[in-house]
Amino acid sequence: MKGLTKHSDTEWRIEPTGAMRVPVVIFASEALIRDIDDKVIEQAINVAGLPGIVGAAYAMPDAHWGYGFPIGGVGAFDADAGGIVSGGGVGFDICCGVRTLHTGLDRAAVLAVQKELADALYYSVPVGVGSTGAIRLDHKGMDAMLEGGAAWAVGEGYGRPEDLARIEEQGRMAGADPSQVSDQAKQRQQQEMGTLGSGNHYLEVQAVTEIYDAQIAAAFGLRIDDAMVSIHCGSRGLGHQIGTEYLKRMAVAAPKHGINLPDRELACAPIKSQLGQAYLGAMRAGINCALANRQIITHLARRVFDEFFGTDLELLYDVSHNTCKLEEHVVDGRRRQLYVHRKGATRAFGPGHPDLPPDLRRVGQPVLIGGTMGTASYILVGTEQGMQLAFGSACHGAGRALSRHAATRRWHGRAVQDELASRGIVVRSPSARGLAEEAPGAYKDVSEVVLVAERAGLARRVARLEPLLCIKG
DNA sequence: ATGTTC
Repeated sequence: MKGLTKHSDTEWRIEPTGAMRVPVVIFASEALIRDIDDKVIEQAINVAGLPGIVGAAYAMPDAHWGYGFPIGGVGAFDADAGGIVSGGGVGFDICCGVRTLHTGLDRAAVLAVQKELADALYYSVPVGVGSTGAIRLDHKGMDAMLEGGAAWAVGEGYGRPEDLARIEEQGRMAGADPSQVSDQAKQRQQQEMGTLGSGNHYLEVQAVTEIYDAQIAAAFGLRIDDAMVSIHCGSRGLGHQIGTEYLKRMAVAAPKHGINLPDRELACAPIKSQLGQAYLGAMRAGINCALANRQIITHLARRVFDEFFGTDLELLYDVSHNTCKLEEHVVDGRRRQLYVHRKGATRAFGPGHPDLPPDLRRVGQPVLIGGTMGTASYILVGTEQGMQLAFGSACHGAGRALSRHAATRRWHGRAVQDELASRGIVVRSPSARGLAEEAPGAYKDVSEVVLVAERAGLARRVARLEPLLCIKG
């Protein structure tokens, strides 16, 4: 592959040529790099040429082709060096992320009512394209939600204040500017709070099947056979509308900003421009929307678990993999304030980071990696080394190996569902096509992905979880 | 990902 040199068993590099300002660094094994789409490399090279980029353009082991930036991509930019912010570097589903909760139950308790529980969750959590929830937000309520995130949701009665400590940004992203979010984006979201959406989004009940690090698992409260709930979703129609509108505006304004785009999809604006600031304000509002959404879905799931078992769900952690955030990082021995884009890349802060909850600060951040309906999910922990390698970032999931279209040609949704049922995994979904698109075979091997992430030093494995039931968009 | 083709 062009210019790709092997740096170690898990790291591949392309040194800067042409318009590249920094190298490209890809974290992958021999097997993963062999199968990686050439477009991922092209896109990473394009990112490496953007103004103000610091360090390198990174691709995680689950990287695949995305809009402009690769999914599984990380890029950090310095505002004082002409750095940019890019809608394509965040992705359309702003603040898509994963939240995992303890049920206090074991696998056997869930299996005893597996189908009934799946049905109850399926009827309680709205799911699918265009699904709507019971909540209606008026103008004032919408702006309060966009400013307050999960903290707003708790104030509205969805969950408890102690949940907030276990959410990135303590449940509320500062600097959100609802006035930079269009009426159309707000309108699309009016009835979509507390809905899961479609695609790879899900609500799963999982069992812990393996512990890799006993000490950290204990700190995270994880034991073999524990039943956990994981919720994977984002900012629904609002985030998508923000992404669509700002990408268009950034592409139009690029010449004015003196930015020459090798690919229109890389549309971006200087951080220190009116448009860049407007996007950051809108994108942060999108982050709050996703945080509030996961908080409300948690409330809906809690009601079901209370009804079935008389038990509560306790939040382990909530972390996003589609954001751009201003963070302090040490680069060549110097502290710098950088705007870190993570698109399909999970924040993975190491031990001691001030942004971690006090009771986990000594241990490191839980890094929640969602697998497919038929494979494992993983909980990793952020490391000191990972802070240096890719600004405290890791993979976000298995990563697609086949396009959605290719997957629908190869699989039938109901057959996928039957096959999973025969393996003891109960799946509920409104969309047969969605199930075909999400067939486990359409993804890379998530176990290989997280093993490579660990060997590369990005994060360390703590526990493996396997699905018992899955509510799927 | 997405009122799955403004």
